[in-house]
Amino acid sequence: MAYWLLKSEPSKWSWQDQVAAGAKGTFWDGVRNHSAKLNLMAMKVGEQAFFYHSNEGKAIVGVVEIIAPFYPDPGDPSGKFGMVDVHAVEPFANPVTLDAIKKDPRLKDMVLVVNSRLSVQPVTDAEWAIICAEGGLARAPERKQTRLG
DNA sequence: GCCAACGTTGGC
DNA sequence: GCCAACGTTGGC
Repeated sequence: MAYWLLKSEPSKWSWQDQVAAGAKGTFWDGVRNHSAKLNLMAMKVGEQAFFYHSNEGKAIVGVVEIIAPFYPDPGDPSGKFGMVDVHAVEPFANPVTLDAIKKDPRLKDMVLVVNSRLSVQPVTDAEWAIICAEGGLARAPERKQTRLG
């Protein structure tokens, strides 16, 4: 089981929007980068990802879970790119800011720090645990067995 | 298939 | 709003 990080500009799609979408979740579309696409394709149902607010906020604000694996994005005329479906799992009591991440020597190799442009990133188990703790989650959220129709 | 020009992302 | 970093495009 892998962990991930998804970036979104809150003016376009925010954590609040994601929460409002409820358990049904939403598609995560608009990825037009091949590295990001490869990460999307590697995601499995039940895996979890941080929800990161880029530009405004610049912080990890919650956890989402993958509820549908990679499928083609109908909004992509090239047919090359795709998306997954996610739903909100748990908010961070204390959003973990980019600033805090950069100041933490344990997180210096995070993709967010090393390649800030990549919009869909892998997160290591160690990074996941550190950030969940800093975010105010006593432990990483339970992985629920997700049943799809 | 190289690489310059251009567009976009996202931190500052 | 600026601009650095990065990806993509297209001329050759």
